[in-house]
Amino acid sequence: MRRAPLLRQYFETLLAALGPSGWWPADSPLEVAIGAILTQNTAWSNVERAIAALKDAAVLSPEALLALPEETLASLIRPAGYFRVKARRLRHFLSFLTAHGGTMENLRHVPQLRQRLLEVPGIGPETADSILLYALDVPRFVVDTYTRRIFHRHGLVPEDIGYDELQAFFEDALSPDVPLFQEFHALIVRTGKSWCRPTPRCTRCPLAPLLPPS
DNA sequence: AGCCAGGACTGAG
DNA sequence: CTCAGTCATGGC
Repeated sequence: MRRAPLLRQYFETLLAALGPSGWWPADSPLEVAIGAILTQNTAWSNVERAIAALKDAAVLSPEALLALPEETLASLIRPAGYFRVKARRLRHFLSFLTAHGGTMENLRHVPQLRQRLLEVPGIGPETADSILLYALDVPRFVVDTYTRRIFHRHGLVPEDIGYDELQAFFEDALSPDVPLFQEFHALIVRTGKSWCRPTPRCTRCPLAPLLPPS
């Protein structure tokens, strides 16, 4: 089954309906990585407050963040929720970053970077791929709850499909294309937020015309 | 008042 | 290995 044309139809439909997303919403690659950790199972509006607090405290650099006591860092990111675990996860990532040159740019030269990121405590597949795609322009397709929910409701994947399998569903069909991957995931999340909630309200979803007959 | 959010990890069986 | 429990704030 050739799913490339189908997936491109989903992409074009969403892009036409919603317009370009301009993702990831961040001012720097480091901010992308921080946001990727902070947004784990958390509304982005809460992440914005946390990042704003880091900016107000003028600690939005690897050195400054690592210099903070973990407890202080936790209090700064408090609005993002799970602030104690996330403070630890940020420190784990920042230690990793420091060990590999101290800048996001230097991460590009790390061999097997995805596997190395997955070894960092608190960085799972979605967080790793978000960093790769949006901070480092590596063409990995980011999948999340919305991706699974939307494409399951359209009958294209099983509800319990695993991360790697769902990612392969997209990467096997689409040739590696950073701008496409970036925009596609962004559109999926925006669609999920508005229409593909746990209790569906699909009437005005732009993807409704593509739904299979139920 | 609940339910939910752009996950990841842990312990139990 | 699967799976319920844990982490936590803020918006609706």
